[in-house]
Amino acid sequence: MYSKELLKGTLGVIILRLLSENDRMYGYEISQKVKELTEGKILIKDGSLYPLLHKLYVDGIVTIEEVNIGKRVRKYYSLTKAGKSQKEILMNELRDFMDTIQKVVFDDYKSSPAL
Amino acid sequence: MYSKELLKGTLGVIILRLLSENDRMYGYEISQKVKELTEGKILIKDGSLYPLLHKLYVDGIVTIEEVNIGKRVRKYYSLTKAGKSQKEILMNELRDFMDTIQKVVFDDYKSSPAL
DNA sequence: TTTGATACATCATGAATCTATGTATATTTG
DNA sequence: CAAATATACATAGATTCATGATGTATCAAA
Repeated sequence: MYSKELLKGTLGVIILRLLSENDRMYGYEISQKVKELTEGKILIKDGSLYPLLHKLYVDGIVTIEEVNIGKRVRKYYSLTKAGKSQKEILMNELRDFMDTIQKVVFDDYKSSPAL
Repeated sequence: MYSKELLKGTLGVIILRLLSENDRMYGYEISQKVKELTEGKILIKDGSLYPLLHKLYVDGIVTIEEVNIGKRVRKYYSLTKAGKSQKEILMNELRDFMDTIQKVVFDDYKSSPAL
């Protein structure tokens, strides 16, 4: 598990990305999928996930569909139109950010020619 | 300028990396260098930089060398031995983290074969 | 002489995540 | 069958890192 600070600002994009690939998922399913895709390196905590999903709903990024599974209620989340464009925006920002970090932390800037 | 949350956990690595390339730098110089290297995309604020540098000193990651420039005092920071290994650790963690984010946010995991 | 750059610093605030805790049902295992 | 584990949701308080606002002071340029 990574230093939790590295994760800040990325959980939202991760969730939006998963929802854009699956068109509907419930909370627990999302956390399991992230765990699986990252080989246990990113473990979303309940205390992070549910408040965030709720905020996404309030902000009009996702819709909620409640489904009864036996006696339990399961909440399925889907991206709204606004959610889909928000996903694009956040992915672009993250992409750009990672490119910048690559340059400033990993590239050998000393021997590179001026742009 | 990026959403400040994306930056969390990365400022330290950025500074350690710069110090490892330059063997001594002062605060203002660091912020200017980051601005230059990132084309203004990452602007370290005074309120982030100086407390962080001070913490690095307290933690034994850097040493401080005060130099008088005219009537002003300039504080040069250099990595200690502990600082150099800390830099390695943090860079490795960040590298691994970025690879993981790449997988979960950007890669086309649906059509990729099982590992 | 006044504006902007250089150079340091502190304190209160804010945003995102985590820990701890809670409630329930369902499934697997001993 | 009992107990442990997995499924599934949720909230409240604590933590942490970066920011905004503010402050001091010197120096160069317009």
